[in-house]
Amino acid sequence: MPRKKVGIRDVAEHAGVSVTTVSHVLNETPHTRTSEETATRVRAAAEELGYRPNRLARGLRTQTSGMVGLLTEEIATTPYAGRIILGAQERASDDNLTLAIINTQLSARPIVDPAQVQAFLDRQIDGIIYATVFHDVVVAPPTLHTLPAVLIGAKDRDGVIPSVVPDERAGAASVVRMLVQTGHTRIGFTDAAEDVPATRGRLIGYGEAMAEAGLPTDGLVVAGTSDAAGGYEATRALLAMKEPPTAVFCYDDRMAMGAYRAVAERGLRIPEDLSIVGFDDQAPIPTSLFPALTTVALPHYEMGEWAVSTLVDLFNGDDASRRRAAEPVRLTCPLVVRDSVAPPRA
Amino acid sequence: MPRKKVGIRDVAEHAGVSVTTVSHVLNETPHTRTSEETATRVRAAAEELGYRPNRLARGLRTQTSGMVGLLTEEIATTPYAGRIILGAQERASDDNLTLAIINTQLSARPIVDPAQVQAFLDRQIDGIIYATVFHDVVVAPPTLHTLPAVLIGAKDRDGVIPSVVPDERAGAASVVRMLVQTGHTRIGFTDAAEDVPATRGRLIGYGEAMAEAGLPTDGLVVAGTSDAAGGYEATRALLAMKEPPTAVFCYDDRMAMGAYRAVAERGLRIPEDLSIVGFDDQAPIPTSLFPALTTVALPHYEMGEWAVSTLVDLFNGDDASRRRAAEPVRLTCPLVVRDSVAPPRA
DNA sequence: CTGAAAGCGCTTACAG
DNA sequence: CTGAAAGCGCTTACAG
Repeated sequence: MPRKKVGIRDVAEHAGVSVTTVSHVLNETPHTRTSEETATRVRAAAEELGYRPNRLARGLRTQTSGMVGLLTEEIATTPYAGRIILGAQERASDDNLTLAIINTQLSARPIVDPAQVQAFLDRQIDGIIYATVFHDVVVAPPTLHTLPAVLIGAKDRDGVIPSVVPDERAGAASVVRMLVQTGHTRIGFTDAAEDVPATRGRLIGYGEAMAEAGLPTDGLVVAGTSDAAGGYEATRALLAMKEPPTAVFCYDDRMAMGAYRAVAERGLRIPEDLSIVGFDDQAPIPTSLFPALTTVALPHYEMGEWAVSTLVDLFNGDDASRRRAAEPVRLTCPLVVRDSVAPPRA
Repeated sequence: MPRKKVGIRDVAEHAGVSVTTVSHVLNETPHTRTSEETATRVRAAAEELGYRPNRLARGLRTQTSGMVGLLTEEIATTPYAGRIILGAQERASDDNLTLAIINTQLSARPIVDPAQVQAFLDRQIDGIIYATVFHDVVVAPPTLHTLPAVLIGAKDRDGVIPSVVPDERAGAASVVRMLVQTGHTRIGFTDAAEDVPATRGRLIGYGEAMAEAGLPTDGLVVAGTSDAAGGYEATRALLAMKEPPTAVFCYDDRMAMGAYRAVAERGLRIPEDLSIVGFDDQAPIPTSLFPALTTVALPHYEMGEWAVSTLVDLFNGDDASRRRAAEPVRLTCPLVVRDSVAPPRA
């Protein structure tokens, strides 16, 4: 039983002032002086009546809805979307913004349902986040040029929409470097046979760290599908070498899952006989494996946060990020150390 | 560069009619007759100008925002939230509703940040979905009694808010029945040592199907933590029996992951030597295991859909669901058949 | 320091 | 069949 809604007029009457004054004191309008006495009375009245300004009305008047829309590819199939949403939502509520969500079809060439986007625009959304996780470059739907927008996971072909991506290369390099520092000199890489930014970045990072350490990579890179079966096959191939690696960097955690099986079948132990590391920190794999998998996390939460922060900058007319939009911002992929790495056997 | 917004007045001028008429024809207001000629002219004008009604303005006038809010526990930690959101969002857009999201803290006694809920209310949200995945009964925050609301994953203590939960019991019974039909007579259950609705439901379902078939369960139920380690230990215990089971039903897919390891260590093969089934269909486990795991899926997408549908009924004054709110609606958990089940050895 | 009034973009009795 | 006008609940020049 919702009792009668109390509006600004009720507060004004109760405090014996005009609605103008109520608005000024409650919003702390700059350049407006109100006697402390009046202000106190107004605040007390608002409090007593449980007054809450109607955001719709305010939005209509100020031409700003306080909503940001998140357009995300197949949130259901990617386990990551949740963390992006979480990061975006928490950052949004810091600024009193509300996050609205629309799902889009996942496809090679991302398709955005125009009707869905229109629904956002009809609601006078202040800014839009377009999150895609599989592409290099995306040509943004034209509507995105119509209002403040940012991209997650892909860079804008036209270099005008700010974007953020995980720093796959640096993440891969860091985990391989860690393996090197642990004493490994023969480090295999189970690559994924797909041509996406993640595969290229991780392969380059691996090569970079190996080169840095003056270590050979010949014959140590074997490709497979990016799932457990692919990791299993690739790891078997690696273990079958005349001089097998003492550590294997798997393109992703699913491949690492297959690697564990290959190792077990061979009667070897992790990490005593072979160290394994993955990438993605994809729950629940790393902690469900035994021993728990050392891996590299994707900064999904942080990308969600970044997206809203950048939108807020844009709202405030801070165009710095837009000027840098030609190159995506790369966020660190932190190393998550667990139990699957040890020094090689002496 | 957004060109000047076109409003209803622009359409009216362009068509040479009043805004009243424009509103009537575009909304197809009932009981309002407009000459087909005028209507055509109006539609043409709207089309030509690319007119889109401002939902904020309409909302202010009609006292209905067309938004539904989803309050969800730790979307990041539960891999399921994504599918709930997806189901809710797709169902919402069928009715031209927009889904807004707020995350809440996960805790034994669910805490909803009142400020966050207030943000929803300030936006004049039409209805609210409160999704929780770990509780039996929840005492809904008082604000939920203030507007149309539904619960996902828990029933309302006061029996006034409609709710939906997975039919854990029936799901468990169905997978065990399938094992029985495949010829198994000794079927173990690795139970989870937690007291939540899911553990009780699955255990009961197991018992029910076994009783139905006149099969013994004594000694066949062993509890562990609800993760891979727990499944590993429990399965080892089961395999160590004098007369071990020929099939094991694991409380969840993570436990099944541990079960696979225990089986492999013993030099046994799945499904030839032992059949294994899980529960949850938690990506990416079932398809990353070899052989792929037969399991039972949780109807997250469907619960999200149900939530919005029920809200829409409530908006329309259809109180049927509210009258039934004393008992939660139970949605089917479908069997997902993959490769981990075979008849027992002769 | 305070308030009357216009206006954001719609919908909806009401009148003609 | 069509339109003038009020009003949803706010904010914001502007005046005093």
